[in-house]
Amino acid sequence: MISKACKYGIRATIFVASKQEEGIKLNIKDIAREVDAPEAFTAKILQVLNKNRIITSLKGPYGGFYIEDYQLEQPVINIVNAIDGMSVFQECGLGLKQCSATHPCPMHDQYKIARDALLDAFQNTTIGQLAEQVNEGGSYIKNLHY
Amino acid sequence: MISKACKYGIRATIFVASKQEEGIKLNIKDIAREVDAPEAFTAKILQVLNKNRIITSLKGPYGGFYIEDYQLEQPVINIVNAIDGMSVFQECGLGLKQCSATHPCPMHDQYKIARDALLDAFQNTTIGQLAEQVNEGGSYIKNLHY
DNA sequence: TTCATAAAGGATAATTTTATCCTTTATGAA
DNA sequence: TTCATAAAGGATAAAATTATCCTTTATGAA
Repeated sequence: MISKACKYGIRATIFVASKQEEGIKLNIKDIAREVDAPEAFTAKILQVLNKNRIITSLKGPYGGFYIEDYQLEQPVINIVNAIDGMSVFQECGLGLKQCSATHPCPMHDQYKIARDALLDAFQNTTIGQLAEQVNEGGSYIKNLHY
Repeated sequence: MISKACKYGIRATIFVASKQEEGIKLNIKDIAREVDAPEAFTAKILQVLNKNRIITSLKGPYGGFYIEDYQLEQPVINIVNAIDGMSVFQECGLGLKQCSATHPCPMHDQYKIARDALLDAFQNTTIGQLAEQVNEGGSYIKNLHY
């Protein structure tokens, strides 16, 4: 449903956001390490995030990734949309190409409840809110060990 | 989240269940056609479903797939479990290997709501109920065209 | 017992997703 | 202007998922 790339992307974005107040720029290596994601793959994802203005990047020495004030206000769904697109929030639970109230699959109503709950979660949560939670120490974006 | 194999499997099971009253056995070809799934791939999935006693098969002429009374009472989650396993209902929305109330990701609570809604949908719906809906003509397991 | 039939099973191929590596480009301090 | 640095971009590789094909096995009617 949500791809690994997208989950890495959300974790990376939250990490970058969580460091905004420090006014520093973060490089790929540090980001990948702090969110337990493969470095080269994370680099590709950060590229997409920058192109979609989820985060901002600067090349060269003293460069790196950072997040701007307006970007903190973006809902997490913008990250999902940038990486996976919006199909997760529309697709049929049983894989039908068309599935709606007029041509529903037999699980349509029940599946829609779950799908809409997911939509709500991603739509009504901002990147800044998640970063704040992490900074307050109540939640994590990195695995314990492995 | 839910694999294509699993969605094909659910549609196929519902189709077989919807024909139970006719007392006929269905072959792979017909099942695949009626649920718009690739035939050879569907054959593999039906194998798994038979092994997990979701449906029943009989080899040879006059053989095919059918569903028994007790199997109609099984919740759809049994199909998901047979094909994809239960991880969908446990996994972290941001991909952390461990994510729980004690070591939560910053989206834990909101994601859990959606995930539990999905669990509820699959757990509290039986194969027989879905087949009935299809038989009543109110819902579909086949695409319109393509 | 033979034979046609239909699922089971094994081997493999195609596609998609995940992941890596290396070269190029931009940046800014010295 | 030079040079070290860090992201961007291109080309592949590895892994997982989806999909196909062919042989084997079981079944039951004739």
